[in-house]
Amino acid sequence: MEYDFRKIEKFWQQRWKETNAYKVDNPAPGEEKVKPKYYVLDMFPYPSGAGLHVGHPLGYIASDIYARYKRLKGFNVLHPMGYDAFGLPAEQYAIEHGIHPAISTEQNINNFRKQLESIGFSFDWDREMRTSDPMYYKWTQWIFLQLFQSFYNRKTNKAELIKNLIAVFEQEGNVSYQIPNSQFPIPVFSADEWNSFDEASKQNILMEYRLVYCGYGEVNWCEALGTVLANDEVINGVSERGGYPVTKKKLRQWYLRITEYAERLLEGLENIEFSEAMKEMQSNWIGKSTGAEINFRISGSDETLKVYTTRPDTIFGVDFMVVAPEHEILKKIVTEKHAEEVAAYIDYTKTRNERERMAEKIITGCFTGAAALNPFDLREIPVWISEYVLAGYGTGAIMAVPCSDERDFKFAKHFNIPITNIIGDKFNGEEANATKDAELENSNFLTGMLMEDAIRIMLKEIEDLGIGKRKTNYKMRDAAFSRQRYWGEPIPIVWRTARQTTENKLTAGGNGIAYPLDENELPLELPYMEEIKPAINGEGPLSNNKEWLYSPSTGGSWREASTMPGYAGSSWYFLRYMDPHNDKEFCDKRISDYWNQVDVYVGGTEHAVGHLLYSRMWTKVLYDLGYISFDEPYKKLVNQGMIQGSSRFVYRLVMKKQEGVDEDLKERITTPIFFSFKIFDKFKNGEINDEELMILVNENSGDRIFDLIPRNKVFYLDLNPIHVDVNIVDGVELNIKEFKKSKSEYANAVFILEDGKYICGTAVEKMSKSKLNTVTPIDPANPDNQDTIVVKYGADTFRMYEMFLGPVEQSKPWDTKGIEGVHRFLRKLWRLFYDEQKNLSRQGGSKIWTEEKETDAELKVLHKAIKKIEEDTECFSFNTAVSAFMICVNELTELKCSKKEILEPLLILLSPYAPHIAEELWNTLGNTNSILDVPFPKLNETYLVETTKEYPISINGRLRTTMLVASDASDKEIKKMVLENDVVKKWVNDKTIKKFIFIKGKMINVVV
RNA sequence: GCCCGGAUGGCGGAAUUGGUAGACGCGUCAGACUCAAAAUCUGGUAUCAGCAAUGAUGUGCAGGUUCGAUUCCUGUUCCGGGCACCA
Repeated sequence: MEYDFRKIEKFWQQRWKETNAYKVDNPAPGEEKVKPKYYVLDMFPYPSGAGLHVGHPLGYIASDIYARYKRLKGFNVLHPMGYDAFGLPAEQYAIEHGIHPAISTEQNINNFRKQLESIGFSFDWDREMRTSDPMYYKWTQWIFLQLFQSFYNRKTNKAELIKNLIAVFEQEGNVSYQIPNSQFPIPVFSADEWNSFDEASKQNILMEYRLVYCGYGEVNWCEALGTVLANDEVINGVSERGGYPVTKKKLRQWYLRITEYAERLLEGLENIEFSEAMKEMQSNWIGKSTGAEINFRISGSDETLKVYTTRPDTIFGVDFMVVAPEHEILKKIVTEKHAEEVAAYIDYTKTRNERERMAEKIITGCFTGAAALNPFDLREIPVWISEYVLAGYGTGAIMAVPCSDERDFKFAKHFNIPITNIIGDKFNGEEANATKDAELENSNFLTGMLMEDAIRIMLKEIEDLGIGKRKTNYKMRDAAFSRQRYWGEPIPIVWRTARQTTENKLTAGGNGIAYPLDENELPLELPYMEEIKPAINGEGPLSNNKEWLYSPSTGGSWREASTMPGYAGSSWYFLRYMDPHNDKEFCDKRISDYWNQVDVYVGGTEHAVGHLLYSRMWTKVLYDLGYISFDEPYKKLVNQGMIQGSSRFVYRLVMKKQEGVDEDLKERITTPIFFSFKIFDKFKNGEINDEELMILVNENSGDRIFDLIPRNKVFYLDLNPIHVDVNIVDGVELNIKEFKKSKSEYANAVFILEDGKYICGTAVEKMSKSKLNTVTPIDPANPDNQDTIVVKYGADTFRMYEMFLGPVEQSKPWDTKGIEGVHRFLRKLWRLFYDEQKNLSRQGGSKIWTEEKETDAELKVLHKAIKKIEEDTECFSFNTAVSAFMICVNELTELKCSKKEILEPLLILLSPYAPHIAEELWNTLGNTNSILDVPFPKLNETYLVETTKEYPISINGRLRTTMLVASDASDKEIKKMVLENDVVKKWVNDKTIKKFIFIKGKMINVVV
């Protein structure tokens, strides 16, 4: 009987569904200790319209294998799947095509689900959830309220309820709980002051403490998308999604006060298993630096300029100061003489957006006329302005030490500011040297000291003299938490008009006070809107919906119209899977205590600084507030590599005109003409010219297409590479028939071949629809399409092939050329059970497996496989495990072993990788239970003991021969044997033996 | 510019703490079966020289440490990823 994978896979998928084979139960109260838990999680997908391509399942297959493996190992395994269903693309699609996001998202999810099911994943679909479901985002909003009603207590180092803070304010003001953002106009107040503040002022002050807060600040504004983006959503000055320009804009926005967690997010990295690369990306993003804030008095003024530096040891090398163009002090210190110039410079910097600054890297600046006094020797130091100093970092001002900082050096050179050298010959006058190892010169009382030591001494000195203090800074900023979009979670906030008071000018919202909705008003549902378009003033589409906006009309109140960002729902979803149907809480604490942290989290590196940081922070907040018992969500992270697309190109003949030519050249070449790759290559390298191209065309087409082309050098020929759908290319050979069908224009195209074939060019690129290089494992619209991999080879083959491709973490271009080998392996396995030639009934006489007693040789093959596959699966080395399966089946075939006692454990080993065939053959062997829940085979090392070993014998480290040695031979016997060996004798000749190296179990080396 | 990661046959990739480089698969060549094809099976396949035994070379490049280096050290080139005026 032959291996009919389609029938088998369909059958078992249906059976598993009927028997709820993948349903995972939460333990009943008191039963938590019965079975150990294991939580395997995939990063849930954004259900895009393009559906699943072969890159998506890579991580899902890896995690599925691991989950199934852990299940066999006796764990109660949670392995859920869901959808990150809110987001920009669905909304963009709605604007462009008029299809409501709820509808397109639903369709996309259905497609994803169908595709995922056909690959045979062990997801518990009862726990499926989507972030756009009101029953889910009810709790996202609920967590928002917790964040809103909490502050970070720097004394206890955790989040606490804001009402506790209010109680403190009423008793003692904020002397011991200072405002995190020092720019707030009322930095310190007493209890009496607090109690005398009006409601608006109180709320404004509290807003400065809340973990989500509304602020008025510079944000990344994307005009094309009509929304604000978080820092990590902006790549090189353009939006991550869509690549539109991003500018800085001052807007009212909600923020997540993640900066308060900077230190804990950094420390937490030490206790979780993330790759070093991933940890480093996170710690770079957090960007901790330690140093000091130092106050410089301004000469002839009461003002002081506070700077931040990590190198207080270089203070005698300060040649000038630089402040950011936005710095407040400028108003007070700029001299009359320079006022005009400074104003002009500030205006200039306002016209420059982020992108220009990044791209141009030109040195600009302006002298203020003011001078600061070095606090140690009272030397006068000129104060400059430059855009290279950022207002948002440190104090927005620096002390410039050109001999040890490259940017300061360039600035000094550009403006001819004299440079003081404090590091002697370590400074060559050509470039700055940021060393810490130099011995200080020209440095007053620090002269002769090592810089490294001077840093410590200066930190102490600065604090002792009261001219500054130690300071730790972080690059990370608070994350923008509102989006002016429709398709997201509504923010559960109502604004109420504030009485106009003196303090009210501090109001972030301009003319309102933000009040949270009551818990029992959740979910605040996203209203259905027929037309989705941005409102004026940068407000989101929801503010067009007046009915909704003013709906709980208690007079002068209106709803917050922006929605939450994409990362809101994904920040806590791993918790919801634990208790997905709970309508009383986001997750029962008893249940989250049981499932606890995600043991293995599988996903791509692209979320290194976004999603992973945010969800780590949310977890810490929920932990601080006592809702869960762990403060890191993911114990171990496995990053799957990206599967890149392998693009194919055809080269179309086009005519181009020389620059400056006005003549119209439309319709000169009406017939599409395509050249095979080799000809394109030669043409590109100048080995073939225009004329020869034309000859080729005329020879091949029969038509005289080129008669019309004037050869007056005004026009010239070129070959344009055009992406061609990889699915109609076999390797590199174009399927011309299919290609002609792909576009009506191509129906009568001419092809200039090489060796009778049309060969395409290739490139490895990101897999994307526009590059026509996406390959789907299964087409949801046409599930019987023979050209898709799952239909052609089966899900089991597909799963094993994706694993066989190489290490999971590694990125690699998609290529189907090896898939036959994996498929052959499964057939070969099948043939250990059935004679494929005899096509009898399923229970019939074609079966060849037996119940004979196994031999030692067979046991050795089996146990070798158990050892290798268990080890490899445990450490995610799935590619080598697949190869171990192949070796095992090859060896059993060679031994003609079809014995149940050997094959049965092998099937268990295989079931995580190829569950369908394993379950089928398990059933074939007469088992009535499912293979999903049987115990993993136990390794018995005694079968692996070798009585002899073939040792490599080297002379002077060069391999010359090998020798079979009994495992129990003594060193002396071995030496004798080796030296008597003919090959060894030949190489030793009459030389004396200097050394005899014998490493047991490894090798033998004779040194002469 | 800075910080990570990588480079192994025609291809994807294997190689415990330094110990037989190239497992496994693809491709390819030869053969068996077949009227033929498919499927399957057998054998070869790093490079060079040789009929062969065998020898030489070989893990990006140049050195070094070692009895022995894909593995460790120094320098260097190329590729991939991250960050990018963070004082």
